[in-house]
Amino acid sequence: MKIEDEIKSTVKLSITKKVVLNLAFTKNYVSDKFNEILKTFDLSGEQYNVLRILRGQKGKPINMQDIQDRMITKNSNTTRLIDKLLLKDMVERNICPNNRRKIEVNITQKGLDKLRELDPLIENYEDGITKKFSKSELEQLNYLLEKIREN
Amino acid sequence: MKIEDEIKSTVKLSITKKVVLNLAFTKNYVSDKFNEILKTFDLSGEQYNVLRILRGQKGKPINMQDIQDRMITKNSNTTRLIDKLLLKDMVERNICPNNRRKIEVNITQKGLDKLRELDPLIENYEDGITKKFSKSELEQLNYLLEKIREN
DNA sequence: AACAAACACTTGTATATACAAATAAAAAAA
DNA sequence: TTTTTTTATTTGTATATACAAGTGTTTGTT
Repeated sequence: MKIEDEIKSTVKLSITKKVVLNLAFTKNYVSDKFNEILKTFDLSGEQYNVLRILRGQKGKPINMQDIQDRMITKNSNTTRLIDKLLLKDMVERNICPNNRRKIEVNITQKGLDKLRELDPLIENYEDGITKKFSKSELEQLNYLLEKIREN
Repeated sequence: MKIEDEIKSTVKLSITKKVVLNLAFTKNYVSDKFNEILKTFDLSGEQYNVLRILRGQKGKPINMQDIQDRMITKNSNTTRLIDKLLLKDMVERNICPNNRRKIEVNITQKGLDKLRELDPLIENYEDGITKKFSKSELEQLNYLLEKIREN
């Protein structure tokens, strides 16, 4: 559906405004569907993201700042996110022995198992989104999205 | 900057995953900049959006449900958003005389003035984002973003 | 008319986002 | 060594998002 119909705009929009609105609208569309899947696993989007970051560490612990830097939403509160994951026994949190200001976070086996269960569902959803595109369209979309962030 | 560098990914990502991440990342990038501008006017992004919807009504009142339907974020709480705008005297809220369940919302002159002040700043920012693209690239981006939402 | 169902909106609660301030440890400067 | 500055994280507060439950109004059914 065209963006002007989605928001039932009463005024004609410039292509620039349409792109900006479409970006937000499509992002919400995609993450709503994601959250639907994650909800059945009792995870929020950013919790899932943190778990994936931790898994990518392959056992090497990571501190709060480095998690923050890798997150999609730059202002989310890593402390409180990790708090939630701790309550679910999906991560471990220890004070770094070399630098007691730092915290070392690790994913637990339970966390890894949850991710492994989720992997095929996420993969399947992602493929569903993008299967309507050709490889070159995907490359083009990726290129254009990255280009927006250039300055 | 490439998405894999942005999130300092330790693993190679499929083009599908890159697109999905880039979508969220770029949307956040754009709305962060937007919020920066809006903040100096003491408005949140969705508050601004609601004001624009009301302006588009050209004096014709609109009820809560219809505002909700036009918003970018479908689950935001229109009641509380309008509450905030009421406190700032930027909207009026009245019970609909024909159907007392409904609420009629209107933008005030103060709200219109605020929008008029903001217009050039927003326009300028939006143009800054998209001036690096050709017209056909913008059309293509718009097309691809809309296509994601097809099913 | 009396009751149930549907509708429009509000309120409550949990989590997330945004950002400032506080705490505590380490490093640098005096 | 003491003080100051920087670094890493936590805590506090306001707003936003997500969603369920509640309130009052209107509509439909018996």
